[in-house]
Amino acid sequence: MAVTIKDIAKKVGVSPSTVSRVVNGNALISKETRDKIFAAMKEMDYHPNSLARNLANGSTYAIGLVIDARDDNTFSNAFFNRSVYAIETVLQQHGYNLLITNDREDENCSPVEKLILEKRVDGVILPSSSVTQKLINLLRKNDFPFIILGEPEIEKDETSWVDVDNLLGGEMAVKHLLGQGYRSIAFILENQATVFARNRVQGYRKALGENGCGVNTDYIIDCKGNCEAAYGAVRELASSQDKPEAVLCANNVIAYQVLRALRDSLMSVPEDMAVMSFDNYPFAEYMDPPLSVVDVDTFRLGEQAATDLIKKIQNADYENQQTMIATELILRESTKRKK
Amino acid sequence: MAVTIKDIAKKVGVSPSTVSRVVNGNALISKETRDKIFAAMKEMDYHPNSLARNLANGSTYAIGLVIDARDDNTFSNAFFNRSVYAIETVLQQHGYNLLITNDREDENCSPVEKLILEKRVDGVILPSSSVTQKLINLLRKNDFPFIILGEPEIEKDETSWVDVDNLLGGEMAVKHLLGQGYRSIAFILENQATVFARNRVQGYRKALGENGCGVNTDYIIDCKGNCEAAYGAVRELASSQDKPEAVLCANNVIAYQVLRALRDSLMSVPEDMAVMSFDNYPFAEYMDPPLSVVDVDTFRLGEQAATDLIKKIQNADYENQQTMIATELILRESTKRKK
DNA sequence: TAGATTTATGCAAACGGTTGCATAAAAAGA
DNA sequence: TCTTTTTATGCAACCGTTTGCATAAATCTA
Repeated sequence: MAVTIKDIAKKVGVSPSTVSRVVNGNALISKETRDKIFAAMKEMDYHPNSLARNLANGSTYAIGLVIDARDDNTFSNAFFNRSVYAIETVLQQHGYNLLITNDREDENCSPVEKLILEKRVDGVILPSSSVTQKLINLLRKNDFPFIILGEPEIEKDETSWVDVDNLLGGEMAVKHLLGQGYRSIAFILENQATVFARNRVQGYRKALGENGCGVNTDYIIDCKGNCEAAYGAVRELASSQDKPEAVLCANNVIAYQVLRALRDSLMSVPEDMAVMSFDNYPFAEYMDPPLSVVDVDTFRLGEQAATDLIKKIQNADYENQQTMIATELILRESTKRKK
Repeated sequence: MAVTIKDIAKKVGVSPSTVSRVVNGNALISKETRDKIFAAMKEMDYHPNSLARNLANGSTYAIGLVIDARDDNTFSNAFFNRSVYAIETVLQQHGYNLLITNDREDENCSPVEKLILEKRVDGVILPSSSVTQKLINLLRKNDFPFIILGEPEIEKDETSWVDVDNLLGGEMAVKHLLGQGYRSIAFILENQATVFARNRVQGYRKALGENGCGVNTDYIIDCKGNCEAAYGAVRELASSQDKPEAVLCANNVIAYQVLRALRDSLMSVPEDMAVMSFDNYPFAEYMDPPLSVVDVDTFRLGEQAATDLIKKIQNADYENQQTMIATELILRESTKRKK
């Protein structure tokens, strides 16, 4: 068996409590004993058992990050990864561990519920897609600290969450395009049913409105989940007499389809039509032409979530807070100024 | 405070041990008491406290997955993500939790060492890039079960690891190209210093050798970590009189650069030169032309690692085992049969 | 120098479970 | 009917720490 606090105590000739106090940096222990205990700990290679410690402290020093397994995308989403990395970094700085769990449907008790009920973690970070009323109620009932990643569909004012400022993103993109001289702008999105898509559209409309441009609803194209449909939509758009001067894409797959459609329509970018996209994925700069994109500091997203959660854990009456991470533009060839 | 085993015991009028036995499915309890206890548990919404349980059992029911933070790629690597997902899935099936930690350098005690020494987890899965002799020694000294993800540089015969069969991958790719009628094949790789690159080259050489083709060492091009260098290399290759008929790329960035270089050299793919790549990334099928790739079932990779680790945990003298996950070919336009 | 403080340490009860051993009651065997 | 066996349960120690309270020793105060 591993060496315990009692072994150290015996070796030095003090009580376990004294050793415990030294381990925890209690000031009341004389320098002399402290030194002896430290020496013994080093010699016997003592390391406190986290389970015992946590049981006594009533804390796990772990937090759970929930991944929505139904969303095949999430885990393979480079975007999300930076956030996870940030979360782990912050937690580690505060002495917490990161526990990852998939949110699978389960008859009686889902893995997430288990985490909470069996007190395996001190708090959870959950994606807005797994926020259900049932889960929220459970969390509240157990006084369980939690932070939502992404603006939730429900309880948005009564929960803490962190999201990308998608409205701002849509707005910035459109303003940039207008500033470059493009007067009519289409927006091709993945699925209008999501909160973030709606927010982006709102930003798009806002920017157009502020510049006195009307919104042509024909220019808002919803792929309804099938991003490859963007190809057909753009081919059609390209052959109409009333084509937009620029197109904004909700993600990289759409952007790729748009570029392909324009090439096949013998239109050049940005001369015949400018293209801009959300999601700064690694390939954006390799595209032909390199794509201007709305970027998001996803590290900050995770960092903010983790920091907020730790504050909540350490201070029970920390107030709910909603944070938007500002978007940034990365400008490349695909939106060069219109001549 | 939460309801404990004692509360249930009191309510039903039995001892805590009886409740414990019911919770753990001990057969010796009469159906009558069992039913009463279950009823009470439901009524009082009892859930065993994992910390207490684990302390008593001397087990954490968690395993640690180490991520190499120095490798900026890993976390954003879609490839790796599927493995993580697989690992989590297997662990969950066995009642284990997944704890993720970054392997940061640290003066005295790295996060990974801490995990082990403080017994926060029952075993670890580590990337070959964080396998050091020091860590191996620590693991051995503590009888700590571990599995390595990727063939390690050291101790490869005395440890358990799971890796992609890169030799086979190189071999399959070359055999496919030869079968399609391409007689001379270049191989552009990221960095020959890595084990997996060396294995791929070995497979490449093997396939050429078996087909009686000599290996032209000028055709093995090492980008030395800078994948964008592939562009220049291919432009040069394209203008030489002795150009290969096909080129195999070690990853998607190289493949992208190669396609770009060929396009800029006014060569068409596959007519003038076939292109094939490792790494089936989502964009491979959208490339122009769609890329043939060597694919790997990364889910299986993680699954195997997790399964092996659990076996090791549950059976201390489970023997070391090295598993190679077979590669598969996904054939698209870029390697169409040469006319 | 006696009493009040301060400093340093130990005792023992928690934290919430598990489990070997003892034992009472019930069932089976002779 | 009296053992023997089986079945069902309780007792108490244990897992490795933490911590409130008690207390002895050392230092200070008047």
